[in-house]
Amino acid sequence: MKVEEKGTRGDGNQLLARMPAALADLMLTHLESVDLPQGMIIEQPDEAVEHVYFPTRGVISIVAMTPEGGARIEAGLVGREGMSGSMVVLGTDRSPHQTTVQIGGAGYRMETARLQEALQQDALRERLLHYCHALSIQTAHTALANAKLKLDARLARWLLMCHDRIEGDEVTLTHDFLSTMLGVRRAGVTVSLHILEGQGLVRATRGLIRILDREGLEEMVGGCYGVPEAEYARLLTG
Amino acid sequence: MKVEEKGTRGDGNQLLARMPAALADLMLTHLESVDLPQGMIIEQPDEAVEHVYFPTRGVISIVAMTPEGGARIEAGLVGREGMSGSMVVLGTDRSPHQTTVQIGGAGYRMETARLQEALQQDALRERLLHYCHALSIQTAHTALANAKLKLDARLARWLLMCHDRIEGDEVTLTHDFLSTMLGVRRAGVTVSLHILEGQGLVRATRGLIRILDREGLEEMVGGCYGVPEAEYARLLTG
DNA sequence: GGACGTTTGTGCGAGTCCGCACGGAACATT
DNA sequence: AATGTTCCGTGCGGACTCGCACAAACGTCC
Repeated sequence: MKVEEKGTRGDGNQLLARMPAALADLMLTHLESVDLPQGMIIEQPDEAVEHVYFPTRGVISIVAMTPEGGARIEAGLVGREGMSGSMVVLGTDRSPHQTTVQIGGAGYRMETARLQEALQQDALRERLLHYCHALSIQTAHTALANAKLKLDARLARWLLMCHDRIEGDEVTLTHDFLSTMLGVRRAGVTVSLHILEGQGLVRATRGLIRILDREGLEEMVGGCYGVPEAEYARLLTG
Repeated sequence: MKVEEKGTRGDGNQLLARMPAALADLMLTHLESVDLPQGMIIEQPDEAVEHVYFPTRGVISIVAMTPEGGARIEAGLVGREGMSGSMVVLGTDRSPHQTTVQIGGAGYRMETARLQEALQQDALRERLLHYCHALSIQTAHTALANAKLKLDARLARWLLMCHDRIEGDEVTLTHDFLSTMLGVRRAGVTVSLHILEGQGLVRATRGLIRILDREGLEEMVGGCYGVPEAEYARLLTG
């Protein structure tokens, strides 16, 4: 079960890959291959997490919410570049957020206790803390986007972030799902998608969005895309 | 220069207080007392931070921005319950955010390198990582508030968070400052403040806002206030 | 006490998004 | 083929915030 053995692009989780061999071995003994079906709830607010997940395919969504769940918004997006359960790296086993599988896929998981042990290793801890840093930058820029961007641009930003985390150019999601992530009306997503389609940036059909023009999308988002990605690259790539 | 020696409520930084004596001693040898004048820039985007700050009075603001600075929004608020330079705790010496002193005060500072050394101590690292966790929850809920709340409520939330971090009930800030933090027009802040005043929740005069009714403010914000505060209390208080 | 800069109050038209609501289209099941 | 379910398209009035612009109030410095 070597994480990086399959040859095609993007196989394996990028946090687990690029790790010193000794560490990789340590991790591998505790990693378990799992399926990540769409809709699976990975973490519930204020409940101890039993496993942390390292996706290799699919996208996981971290959702901030009020205690009663009256308001919900996506605060973080995780794909094969990251992991769920960042709070474990930060020394606690629960958080007030909910974490779900947004786009089905697969990955590895590890018992929380095993990760806590492995975090004794300085090199591993450093790498995962760097990821927590990148994730917090992502959240901050989501706050920025929520405050300053129009719905079209926020949608474009979300599609870009999602595109970074999948293989190919097709996102299989309904407008309804997207509206929850962005915290807007479903109908608003429909209209905004039409705008993006009108610009030739995407092509949407029932339950599926195909990204046609990444650069066009980036242009539409302006400076609100790219900062978290650059920070991730600085600390965790290469 | 003992951190907690002054007798009045709230003196001292709460991250530094409540620390095992051995750790406190370790820290104290490296802490330096400093003034935090309003407007002081503590961290610049993508520049190495030289010191981390532990306020005892005043409020520090972490601002997420686009690379050109075209869009800015407050992503985090830090008072005597916290520290600047969380990215150092997460293993890097820079971030794309800007950090400034929003309300003047005072505190302690420490050279980044000294903190990096001190973080070898498990107990200190754990405590500061817990703080990073609480801070990231705060940022996530700012994203939530930016997406879902009306301006009045966002303003009320900001005032509550600020009130938690100061002594007394008076916030000395202009509408213009507030508008930058909330990412809205200055005139919008003026109008929203009138609404809060109309409800008897605050009293505003030139450059000063007095909080009259905390509970009323909390009610106005709904569930979007309190979650990060509870998480902080769970991990770092008592 | 007059001049200046800062801060606050107010107004107006325009744009965005909301809540609600309904019709139609695509797919699944039987 | 018929039925039910999910998903998407569209419309309308209203609420909120924007951008712009100007006037009034306050404080400071000569």
